[in-house]
Amino acid sequence: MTTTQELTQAEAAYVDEIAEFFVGEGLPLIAGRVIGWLLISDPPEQTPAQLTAALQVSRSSISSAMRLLTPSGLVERTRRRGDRSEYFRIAPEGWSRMLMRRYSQTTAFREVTERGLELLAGAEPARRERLEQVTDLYRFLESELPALLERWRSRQQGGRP
Amino acid sequence: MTTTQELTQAEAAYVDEIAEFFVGEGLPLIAGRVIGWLLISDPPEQTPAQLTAALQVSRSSISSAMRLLTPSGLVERTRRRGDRSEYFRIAPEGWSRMLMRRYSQTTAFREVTERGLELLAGAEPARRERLEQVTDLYRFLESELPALLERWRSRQQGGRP
DNA sequence: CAGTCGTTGCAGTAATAACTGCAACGACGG
DNA sequence: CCGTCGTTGCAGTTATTACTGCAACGACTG
Repeated sequence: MTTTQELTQAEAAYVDEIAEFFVGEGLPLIAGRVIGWLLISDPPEQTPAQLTAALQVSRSSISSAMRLLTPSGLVERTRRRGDRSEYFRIAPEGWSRMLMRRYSQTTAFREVTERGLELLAGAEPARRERLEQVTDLYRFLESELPALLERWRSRQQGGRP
Repeated sequence: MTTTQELTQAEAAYVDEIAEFFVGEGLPLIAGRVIGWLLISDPPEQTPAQLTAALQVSRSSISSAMRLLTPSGLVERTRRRGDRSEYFRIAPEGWSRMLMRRYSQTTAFREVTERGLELLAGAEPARRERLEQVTDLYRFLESELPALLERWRSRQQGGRP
């Protein structure tokens, strides 16, 4: 049986604080709350049923939220052996995975600006200058950001062979 | 007099391509189009009137878009001496300024996760672990990202005392 | 096979947001 | 002082989206 978990006032407030942040990032409210709760929930792994109980929302909403959150790599599904139910949790590598993904649109944008330079192929240099500058910047980021995250990841597991 | 500027089909398509990208980032469509057009417009500086003509939108929308775009530092207002009208353009330092601003929410988020650790002050280490990990990551980024951008900026103007 | 659990799709509602068009305002140049 | 230009606020329209509740489905357990 699943013990229906009640959030304390402080916990609920904190979950909303986290949610508010991700809403600002473009996520729907419930998805933000899921992240918030998964960050502080007492068992770090939570079944969909537990999430609906804790956050007081419909099962559909939880399901939609997970469909939204898992592709980014922040939240992942786990199963326990001998347990049919599914668990969700914040992936240990979730944050860096999420950032990796976000940084990958750096590449997407650079491709767009390069296409702009093709469009202005015949134009005077002065007109092309803006696109050239931003292309340069994004190329720079594209080469540096993955290395940055890699540096962090190796520092995290540092010393472990 | 303001020459009413017609965008070629290719230009309009490219403006929309850029706009689509920024819509994905959460910007309204028109603001995205303004960025797109300011990236390739023949005079890089454009008056509000020129923008309404080029993008075929109401003056209100242009005004709102500028109110939205200028605080981030991407777009800036310029004036020419002896010319009462106002010009907008992509700021030369606009992109790095915009990224600076975006990175600053790294700090905001770290503060939220730290507040979470206060909330879980009495909890077992296993429960605090998630928040500790993400706090560590964001502290790392917080220290590295500004340096990264600074490196680019100095590389841009390299050699100039 | 019966029961449970999670997913998915759909209809309906409510809230939000973008955009337009209009009107009023202030600043400035001729 | 008149005309132009940009800004701002507001009403109204339209489109989008989040969320709920329900129903159907498949997978798996006991």
